Amino acid sequence: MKKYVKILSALADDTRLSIILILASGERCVCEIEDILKIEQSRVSHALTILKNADIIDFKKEGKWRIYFISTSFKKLKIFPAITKDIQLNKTIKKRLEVLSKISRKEMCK
Amino acid sequence: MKKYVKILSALADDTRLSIILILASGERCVCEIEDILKIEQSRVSHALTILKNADIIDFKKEGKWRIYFISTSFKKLKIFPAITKDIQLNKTIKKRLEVLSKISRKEMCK
DNA sequence: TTTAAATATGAACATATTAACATATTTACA
DNA sequence: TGTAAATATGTTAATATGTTCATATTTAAA
Repeated sequence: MKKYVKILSALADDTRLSIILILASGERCVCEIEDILKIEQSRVSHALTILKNADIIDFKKEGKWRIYFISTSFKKLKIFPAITKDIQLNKTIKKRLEVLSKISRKEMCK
Repeated sequence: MKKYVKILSALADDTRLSIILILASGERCVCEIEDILKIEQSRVSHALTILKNADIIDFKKEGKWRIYFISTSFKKLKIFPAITKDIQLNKTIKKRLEVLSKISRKEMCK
């Protein structure tokens, strides 16, 4: 229960909820999220830390990048698919996500 | 999206999440919730106001009681059944809820 | 038509959260 | 080995939130 409240608190924010929807479509490094949401780096980073502390996301290191993804524990919760069905990213962000999906990370983040 | 963040914020609290789980098992008046959670009246009332403002719950008047229940709009969201599957009320509260279910409101609230 | 029960509301306080900025850390590569 | 890119962290100020207490409102019933 306490843990679940922490999860809900972490989700209860525009930026963080958008990040979850982005990661639901596939793993991303920080600068990709930055580019999709068009918000400053430290804000993305802080948002990721909060989501990580709530065990909603996790990351792996790959070269100079940190690749974030939805954690296995969060994937097990019913709330994860529920959220992705209940809401959608706004159109502008969705479009940027689609464009970005066609570019390799190496090209993108430089 | 903005609306959904409001819903998540409303849910992201121990008291309010407990109330949702209680109401998921059936409608309740304020004093019943008070008795189940063993917290003071104004706190229950404030919690209900926040849930109501997020359109998660609604109420009807019945004599001197206000009977609160899960709103039809919230029932339509996938997050509602998801939450009830992901978490459970703590045992003490659950027990009180069961006991209370056998008493009529008229007897209970006096 | 007053009283008591059920409930809501408002103010005050302590605490938590957020955004923005500056700075630190880590890693690849010239 | 020094530099730039990617990312994290710390700090501060503004704002929001949760709890408690006191008070107000509504309704039923005596």
